[in-house]
Amino acid sequence: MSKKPDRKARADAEHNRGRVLEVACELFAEHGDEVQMAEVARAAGVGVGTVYRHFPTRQALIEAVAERRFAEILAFARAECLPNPDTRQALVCFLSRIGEVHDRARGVSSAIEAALGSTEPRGQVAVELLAIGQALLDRGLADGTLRPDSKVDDLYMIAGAVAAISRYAAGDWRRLIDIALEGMSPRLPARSE
Amino acid sequence: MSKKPDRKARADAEHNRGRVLEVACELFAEHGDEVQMAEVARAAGVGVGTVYRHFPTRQALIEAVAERRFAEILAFARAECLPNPDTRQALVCFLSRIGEVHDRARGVSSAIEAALGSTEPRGQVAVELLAIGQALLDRGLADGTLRPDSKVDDLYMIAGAVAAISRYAAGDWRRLIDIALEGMSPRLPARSE
DNA sequence: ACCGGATTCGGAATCCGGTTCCGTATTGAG
DNA sequence: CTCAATACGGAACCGGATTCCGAATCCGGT
Repeated sequence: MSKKPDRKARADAEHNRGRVLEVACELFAEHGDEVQMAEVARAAGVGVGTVYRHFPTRQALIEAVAERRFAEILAFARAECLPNPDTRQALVCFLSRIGEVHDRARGVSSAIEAALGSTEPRGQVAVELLAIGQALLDRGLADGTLRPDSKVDDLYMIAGAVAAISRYAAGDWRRLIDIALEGMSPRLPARSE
Repeated sequence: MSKKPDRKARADAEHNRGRVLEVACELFAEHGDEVQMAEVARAAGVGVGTVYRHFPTRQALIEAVAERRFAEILAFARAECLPNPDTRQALVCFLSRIGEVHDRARGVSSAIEAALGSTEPRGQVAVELLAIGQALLDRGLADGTLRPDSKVDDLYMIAGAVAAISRYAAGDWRRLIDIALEGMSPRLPARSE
């Protein structure tokens, strides 16, 4: 259970896996998720059997591709968002990236979306992403960018909403980000009415 | 092209169509969209061919069911939301209904969602629904419940987001409605920072 | 009430795409 | 170089949507 019996997979096998994943990323980004397993196999220059060896299921393949996108977002967040001293801008930047990634890569949307929407992410990368969300949230609470009752779940729910919306009207998610962040801001003075 | 040559469909045919749609509504509501055409046919007491006569495609059947849900929402909106003098409450009530309808009927979510998310709705009912959104929006602008730059599209985008989110975490959409409406409210005084 | 063409029905056959299976080819340690 | 282990390719299999067509049913006219 706790060992790693899968030591040293055969070298070329590993290479093939990479190639399949690579090709799948491109195809999904290009043609959405109507791409079929046989096409991926052909494009990667392997047989379907090989695709299935590395990704036991179509769904698994999609998730692997999604994991890639997460990684992109993660890298971007670290490089561009966290460093931004303006927390609001950092949040906008973070959420916008999610929308942008979806504007390309329509196909993997559902997978990414599902992962973002739930609070129980599977992959390693997703966990790190969650950590970044937490960091931004903490900053926002500390510097008053976010209202005191804000929760990470809120942030990820919004991320999920952005991802979902991007499927129907590319670009509209910018408006959603604006509204949502506005909604998470504290009312500066007390309300009068 | 512009005539209605399909006058007077045979009486029982119309009856069957209704029955199939009826049964499909229940099955989808109960078991989500993994219900298969043959099941619908069996449950309706007809052959698959008959189902396909009335709904040329699985997708078409789903959309027909979705149309039903729209109608429900429409009726509810007219009866419960519009009469509410508090515009904010009326909006909450309206959006909440969308979330609730999705909490049941998981299966048709994607269809409803797509229709809500886009600004180009197909069905008659969807158009009427859009009108209601417009009415609520106008009220909100007039009485200051909504910030002046609010647009119907915003409202429907939020509705779409509610629908989408409800697929992952039942109930969380309440929080989204709160945040979104807060975000669409005018800042009472000018911002200071 | 009865007839005949139009329309609808039922469900077997077909098509499609994901998934499985297994004989063959490749890898790499000894 | 040899052999066991591992990976490969792609034909076969399967489930589920969709199509097809002879049989059954409707309905206006007689």
